[in-house]
Amino acid sequence: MGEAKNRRDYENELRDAGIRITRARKTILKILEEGEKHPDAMEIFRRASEIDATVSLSTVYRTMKILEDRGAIQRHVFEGGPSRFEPAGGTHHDHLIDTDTGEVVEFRSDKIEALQEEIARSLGYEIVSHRLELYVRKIGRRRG
Amino acid sequence: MGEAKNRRDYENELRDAGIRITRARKTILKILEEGEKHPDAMEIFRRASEIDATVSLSTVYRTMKILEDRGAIQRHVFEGGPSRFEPAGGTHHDHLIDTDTGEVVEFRSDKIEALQEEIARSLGYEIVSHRLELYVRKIGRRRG
DNA sequence: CTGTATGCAAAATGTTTGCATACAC
DNA sequence: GTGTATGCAAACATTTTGCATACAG
Repeated sequence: MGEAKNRRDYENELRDAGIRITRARKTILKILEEGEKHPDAMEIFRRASEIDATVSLSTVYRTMKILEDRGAIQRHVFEGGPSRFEPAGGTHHDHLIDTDTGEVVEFRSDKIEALQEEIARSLGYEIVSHRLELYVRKIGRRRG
Repeated sequence: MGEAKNRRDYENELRDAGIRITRARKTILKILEEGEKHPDAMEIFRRASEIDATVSLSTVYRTMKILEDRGAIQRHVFEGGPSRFEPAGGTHHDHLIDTDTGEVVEFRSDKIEALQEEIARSLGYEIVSHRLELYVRKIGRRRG
């Protein structure tokens, strides 16, 4: 039916790594686990505040940094917007961003991946990372 | 031998559009016309300052905005860095960024372009714009 | 108890803007 | 002359950080 929910267990992941599970972190992690994918920091903060009004934006950022450093989430900076975070660990994919709604759709093309490798290699480079984003609008939608 | 220089004439382009050619603008435009491609605002500002110490960073940004609005340059925000500007108008291309040096190489792949179109269409979207960046390092270079 | 995590406020970054003055046309 | 462009400083949006306090383990 809908988009598959993110079914990670960040809490145990961090606990196992010896990182303290505080009330703020518990709240933030639950939001990441249960919410839609690709929220930005303010969105996470807003939702966290509803559950626990004492959570601060700093802590949201700090928690994102911990998760990012541990490779548990990825940070994306789409054009003209703040960083958005997504659970990492699945297969690599690229993004298609609906410019009208901000909605993000993930896609993957092995052909494109292969072509990228080929291009980099032919220029004497190896790829460290890459980013492919398609900014799109629904076919047939009226211009704003 | 080296990379082809940017041979535009921004000054006449703007004059023809009824935009005043001031001393600051003349300086900034010359830098864009003669300098390497893909400078950021501070780089342009630094070079402008050497020629005319009264030029301000605000004016650099404002001039970039004018050029961008007119489609004369394109703004790129590569990962972790400030906006970088490049002369527009050539054929579309993507970018390969050397993560060690910050150097930018342009490339183009009709195959990738076609695949992108195909992917977007198959998902019910039309592409408004896109961005493909390969972050790379020279093959064989030692890790820092 | 000890050291890590927190909230807050302030700093850092990159960019834009309000305003009074300067200058291109 | 007239209105656009400028420099400056302040505002801006996002993210990071210093510090004293709180709290997880």
